[in-house]
Amino acid sequence: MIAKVIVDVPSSQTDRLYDYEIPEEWIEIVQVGIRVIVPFGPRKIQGFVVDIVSESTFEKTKPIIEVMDVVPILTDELIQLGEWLSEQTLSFRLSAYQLMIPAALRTKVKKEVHLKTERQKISKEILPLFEKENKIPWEQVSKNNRLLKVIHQFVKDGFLEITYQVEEKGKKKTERYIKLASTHLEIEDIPSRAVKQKEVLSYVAQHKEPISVQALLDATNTTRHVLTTLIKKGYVQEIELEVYRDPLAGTNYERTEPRSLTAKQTEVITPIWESLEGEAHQTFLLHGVTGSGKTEVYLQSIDKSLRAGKEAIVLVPEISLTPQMVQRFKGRFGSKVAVLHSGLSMGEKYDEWRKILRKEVQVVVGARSAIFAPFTNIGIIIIDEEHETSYKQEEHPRYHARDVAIKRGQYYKCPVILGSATPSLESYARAIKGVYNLLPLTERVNNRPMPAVNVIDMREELRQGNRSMFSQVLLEKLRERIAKGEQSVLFLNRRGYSTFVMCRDCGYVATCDHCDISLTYHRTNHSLKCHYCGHEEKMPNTCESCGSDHIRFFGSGTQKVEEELTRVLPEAKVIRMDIDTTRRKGAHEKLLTAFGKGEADILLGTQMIAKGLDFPKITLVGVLAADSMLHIPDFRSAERTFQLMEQVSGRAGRHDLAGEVIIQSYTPNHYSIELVRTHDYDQFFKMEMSQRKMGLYPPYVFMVLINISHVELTHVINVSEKITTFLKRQLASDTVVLGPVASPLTRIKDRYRYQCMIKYRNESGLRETLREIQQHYIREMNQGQLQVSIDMHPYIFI
DNA sequence: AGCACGCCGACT
DNA sequence: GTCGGCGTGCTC
Repeated sequence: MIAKVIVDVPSSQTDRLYDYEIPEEWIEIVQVGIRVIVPFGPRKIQGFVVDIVSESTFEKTKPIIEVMDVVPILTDELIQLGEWLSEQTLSFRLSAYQLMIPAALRTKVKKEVHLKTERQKISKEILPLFEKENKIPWEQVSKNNRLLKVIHQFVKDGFLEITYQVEEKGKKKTERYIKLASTHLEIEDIPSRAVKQKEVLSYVAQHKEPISVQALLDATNTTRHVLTTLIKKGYVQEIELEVYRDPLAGTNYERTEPRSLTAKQTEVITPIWESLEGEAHQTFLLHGVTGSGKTEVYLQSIDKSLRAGKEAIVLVPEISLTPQMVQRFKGRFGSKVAVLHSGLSMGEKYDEWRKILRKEVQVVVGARSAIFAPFTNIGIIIIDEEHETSYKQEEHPRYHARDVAIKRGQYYKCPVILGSATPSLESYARAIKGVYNLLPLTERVNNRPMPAVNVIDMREELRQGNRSMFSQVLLEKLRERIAKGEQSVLFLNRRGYSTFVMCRDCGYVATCDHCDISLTYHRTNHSLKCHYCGHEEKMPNTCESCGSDHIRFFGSGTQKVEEELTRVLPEAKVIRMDIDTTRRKGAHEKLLTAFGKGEADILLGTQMIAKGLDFPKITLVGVLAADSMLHIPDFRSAERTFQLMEQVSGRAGRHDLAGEVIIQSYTPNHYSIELVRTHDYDQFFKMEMSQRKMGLYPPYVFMVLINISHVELTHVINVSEKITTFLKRQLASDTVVLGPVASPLTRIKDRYRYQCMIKYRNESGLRETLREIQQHYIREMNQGQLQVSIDMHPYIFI
């Protein structure tokens, strides 16, 4: 029998199936979906078995060396899905499969040199290497060419051997447990004076299951000594048992019961349940305003799925995967829930994933990659905040979780729910066209009003002589809240202290040496940072260009706002949340908990506070610079502005106290800002669609972005031009090929970046054409200088 | 990605 | 002559 294997070598030349002989004794063991170790040239490497056939068309197949899994780690469905995914995203099949397994299972191959003979036969030159052991790691000799030569000679002579050890990165965690020994000794045999021994033994005897050492010692209030004696005497034995790392250890979840649904909720849940029960796949777009009770619809739909003996996947954006969010699912479904997100350690992720594989849980709540959860009987897939761009992976394979969800939904004939208060234009357009089933949920539960939104014209403020970043109204409202003991949230989509640093005399702006971007001043360590490559330098005292000391800061980031706040509102206690204050593990939660406990009056932050925050005392939300996103050269900037403003507004007045929103803007009449006032999504959709139609942007067309980068500017331009010309020749006449143009960020990390863009409606041969481009530049890309990356349906254009 | 093979310039 | 530089092509 022959196993078709995808080998663990990420390159386009090896992105195909390799045939390996299944040794007679493993015919029963080798199955589709397991990992194996196979010989590959002179090396041995890992591979995924994706098919088993009776014979190979290849002449000399080598046998499989080792089997890595007893149970398949990829289901047939996932293997198919990976093939589809690699075709869709133009990436390697291997990369697709690696997405589906936890990092802990990714193997590292350790290369070693082994001594195979008596030391006397080895030359003096390399003898010292084997002083301690008969093997040394390859890294110890790989840098030394002289040594390599000698080693190669000895390998030829058979005195040394080069071996490849395949190791998994993650380990299963084990703990020591105590159970009764199989040799039945009677408790009466213990001398009566050994009171503690008797006590411990009877405790063990009372419990059927093995008990962890620590638990036993705690329960019997004794020390390790007594236990050791019992083990020595042969009454009990110590065993190692595999345990799960519990990322949520110590947290207790309050059980919640299904709430009775409102009439509106019932109306939207009915078709979902019908799809579930009828096993008829459908994609639903649940358009529910903030506070309309979308989550309860999710929960009861999941419950329905579980009752039908099926599983559920729930995706939420990474940043909103807060304990608050997890709590809602754990509260309802308890231990049936696994949680997957980037905050977990590699081991924790591995454990959560194994619970899914072993069917110990039926619900998974996680960020983007949780869409690949290895369930085999999915009853429902939910994507919350479906408009979030974080569902698109921005590195290869550049997939969108929404597409994967629908693909899996079709396979399992189950409903897929896309939920959002501000759906992406693409999804809403599809819903209107009838491709998705639109489920509007336009009223808030208990008829709570949407927060009142007040847009402040900052030009007017300026005219009245207010040059600060807080409008009169905002300041007044902030003071009011502090006086009343209520809380406020201030939002600014920019971290650091200032956006750029300029010399007043000559106009010189400090820029990064490696990127074409101005540096941001960070007050905390008095330095200038590049937000793209991480480069950091000391803040100069004089202008680098003219030597003047009139260096000034322009624009403001969260750090500056924080400083300003303490100046104008000295009585306010402020918590700042941005990447800089939340980088440390757990910092995010700590700051939120502090705010929740009322330890601060104002929460000041970037993007990350726009979602999921739900504190009863927040009654004021202020957006300091609503335009900051609007003027980014990206066709989605208006959409993002509207979504963000709506999202942020949703933080206010979620409970008994009414909420209020202040939006400061220099372009208050732009529809993306003005329509937030009335929370009018439909109107926004209409306006934005007409813009998209005029500019020929999605959802009217599909896009492909090709990024080309190289250290040499002339070469980038050259390659980009060739690619564009090729595309124009190959593609349909109604397809638009734009470029090549310099990327908005022309240089990052010393590499020049150009791009070509494709806008198309129908293009059957597109993927083949793009594959040809990839194929054509393989050589040059392998050599390391050139990068050509293709992004289907891009979200980031810089 | 590695690794071997093979073809040219520079040195014992 | 040979050592070692890197370009080229293969891995079931």
